[in-house]
Amino acid sequence: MSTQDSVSTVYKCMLRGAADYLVKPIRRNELRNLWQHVWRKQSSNFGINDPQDESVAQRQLEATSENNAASNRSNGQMACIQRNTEQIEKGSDEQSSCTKPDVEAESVRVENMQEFSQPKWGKSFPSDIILQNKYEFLNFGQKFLTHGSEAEGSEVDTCKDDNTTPLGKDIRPESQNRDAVMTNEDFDNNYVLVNSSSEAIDLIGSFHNYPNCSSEGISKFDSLPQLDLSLRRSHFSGFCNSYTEERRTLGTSNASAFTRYTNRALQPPQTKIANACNNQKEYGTNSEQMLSNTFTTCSSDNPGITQRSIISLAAGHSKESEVATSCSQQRVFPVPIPVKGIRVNNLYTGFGSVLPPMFCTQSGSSPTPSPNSVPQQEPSFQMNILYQSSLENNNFEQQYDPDGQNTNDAANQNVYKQEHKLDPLEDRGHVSSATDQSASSSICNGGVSHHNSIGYGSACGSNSNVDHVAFVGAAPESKNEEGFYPQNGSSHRSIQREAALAKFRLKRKERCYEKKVRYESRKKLAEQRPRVKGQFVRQVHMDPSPPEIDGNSYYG
DNA sequence: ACCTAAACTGAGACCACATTATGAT
DNA sequence: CGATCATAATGTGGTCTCAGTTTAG
Repeated sequence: MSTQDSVSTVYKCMLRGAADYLVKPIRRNELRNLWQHVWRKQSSNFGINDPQDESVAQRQLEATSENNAASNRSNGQMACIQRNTEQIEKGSDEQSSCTKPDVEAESVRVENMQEFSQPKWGKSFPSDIILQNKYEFLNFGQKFLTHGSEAEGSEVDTCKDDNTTPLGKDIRPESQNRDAVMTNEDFDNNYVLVNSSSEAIDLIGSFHNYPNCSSEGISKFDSLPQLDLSLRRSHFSGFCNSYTEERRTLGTSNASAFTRYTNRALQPPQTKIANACNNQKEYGTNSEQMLSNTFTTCSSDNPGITQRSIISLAAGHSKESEVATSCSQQRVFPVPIPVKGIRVNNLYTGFGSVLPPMFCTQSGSSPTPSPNSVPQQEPSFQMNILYQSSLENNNFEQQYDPDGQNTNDAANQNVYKQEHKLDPLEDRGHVSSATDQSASSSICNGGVSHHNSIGYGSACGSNSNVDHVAFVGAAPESKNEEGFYPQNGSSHRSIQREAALAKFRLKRKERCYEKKVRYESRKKLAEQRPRVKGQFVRQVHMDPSPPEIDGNSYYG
């Protein structure tokens, strides 16, 4: 990690906290709003005016918020530095079981920050950060000065002549160099400055890839989809490194701001990963072959879009495929479940009218899960469940119910299986086909995700053969007779599964929101314990013994 | 439509200390 | 091998703080 990356990470990670700490007279809200103001100004200065680019900034903020959260967990501002290191050393194992995943994820983040947290930060960093922050305030917002009364004035003054005033006492030449770097950086690197390290690299890659596109391509196929993809989920290229180097040229990030979470979530047993990788490879090659022709028409509006980029989207970003399908109000799901032997042309011709905007025009709806998209994703999820359930059901029927009749036991076990299979899925957040692939080998071997991906990828395609081959070839083994193509007979089971799903969701909600007390005795003691402003305080012993004796007895 | 400021929200930190876990003897 | 002791670690709840989000002007 370079110094610049460190600075960029730290810059946004600690900006608010440090600023709040050092510029205390300025109220937090004011500072926050100032930050927003500065950010907007900065964005506009770099020509990031369109809302999509604002969404980029917003995502960067989001990405940074995680780092902020990391720093925030330790008690505020300056102390957080020390505590971060402490937590690094301790392993930060003090959280409750409910928050452990976050802690784990955070520990990774902290590890990432450890590199620069140790040597220099201790003293100089916050000053540096606030210094840079104020430097920008001075550049962009005169308003900051208006806030400076005498008390804050010192702060402001220090940042005015930051090159001479040892505000941080140990501001090092490097910070000045960083300022120089800041001022000299171009559009890309200015984003780097405000991005966390790994994400910054991704963003660099993203922005640097844009020149490969024409300006039109930039305007149309701008950052939004790619960055959104990168920020949302690490895809197969993330955990299947062998997945064609060429995809990396897309600039789609493998390590997104949420990669830490998703990677963690996408760490199923190796075999499953291997399956996913294999399938992905397999399908990737197929899809590339298949789609190489079909997307030429689609991307005609976007000269900058390479076919591979779309292929990547289609193959890897199956989460977005959900969004795509859902955004395209075309009830993909229950619906065009292709009946065996019937070509699926209609399915994709139906897509064709709708999905192209997703690829060809970027001015459409954002792939980000908007409130509008939320309800639309639900059907997608249902489809996944449906497919998955069908697959499961087939397996299950083969094992327990060869006659295809649902006994209660069978239903119960089916419910059990569903819950246990869905648990990891839903606990990762919204069920996506990506998670489907990682979660269930049977799923990842075919059905859902491939369906989604292919549907997504071939949305623009007019080649019916491609569609057919794609659909059939992608899910050969999962295309079990009635399981894959639910008929009337399976509707009943579908209802049962939906009920099971509802039950599961109910359980999950309860599980998430109720606090588990492991030791009631401790709870009672804690309730009886005296507090001051919520904090435990020493119990005042009312016994007549002298305090020193009491203290001695206390400390042994 | 855009910007700013304030309100709202969710999560984490803090505290003392009884209880529990672990290691040494 | 079990018992005892010492030490470290854990967990408990109410309140506060903070950063992010939403809302109002």
